[in-house]
Amino acid sequence: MATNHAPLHKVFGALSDPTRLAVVEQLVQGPASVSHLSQPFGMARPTFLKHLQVLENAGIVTSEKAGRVRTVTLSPNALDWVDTWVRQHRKRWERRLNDLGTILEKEINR
Amino acid sequence: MATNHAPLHKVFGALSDPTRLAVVEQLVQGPASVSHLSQPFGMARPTFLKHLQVLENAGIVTSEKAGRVRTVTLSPNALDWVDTWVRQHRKRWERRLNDLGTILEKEINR
DNA sequence: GCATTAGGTAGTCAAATGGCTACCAATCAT
DNA sequence: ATGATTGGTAGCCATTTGACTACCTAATGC
Repeated sequence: MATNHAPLHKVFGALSDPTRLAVVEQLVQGPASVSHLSQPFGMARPTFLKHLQVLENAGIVTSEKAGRVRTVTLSPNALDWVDTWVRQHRKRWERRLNDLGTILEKEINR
Repeated sequence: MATNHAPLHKVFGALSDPTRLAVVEQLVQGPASVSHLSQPFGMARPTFLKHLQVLENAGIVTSEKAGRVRTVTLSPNALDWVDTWVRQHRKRWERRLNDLGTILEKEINR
């Protein structure tokens, strides 16, 4: 664990584009070649390649080339970070809301 | 539940900037005025306001103005979406990795 | 009632983003 | 050996983004 993370905002940035989000969707079903991944998007290769670079750059994806085929894989702990952050903040915020609720109740029943 | 969500990529987009991320960090500790929020960032007002708009636009934050003060609040279920998405994908991917692991073991012990 | 404070508009600008075409390079199949 | 396939570069372009200054408006405090 504790792999070198891209800063969180960069990870979010990588996920902030529909194409890239869809690529991740696809990749949870297993690794795939660049051309296979790019198929569903009617998009010039270079454009698609840039999207992949963004994902890789954010640590969400890794890739390896064998022969002329590059295979792209979801990084094992790619989403852990995001998960951790989100859950922490959700939790803190919900707790706060609860506390407020309690306070209000007391106030009302006073 | 099932509030009108901004599309997920938009939510991610809103979280893809350090300033905005920091604002969310701050807001889990409770609602705050615009000026109070903006304090830590040495940033012109209009710039900061735009960041807030992005957050609001993505449904992460709401705000109300009373008198001359606008109070910004984290939306109750702001992060639920993100959480759901992330966990789902993490889970699917991890399961897949496990399955692969099992397959490899079998292969090795064959 | 006048100055201060909190928020907000309008308009400008540089850099980043997301897209394209044109072309190149390596590998695989025949 | 050569043609098709896969990936990749270089360079261009429009739009969006994140920042700024200058200015305006409406509440508040005294």
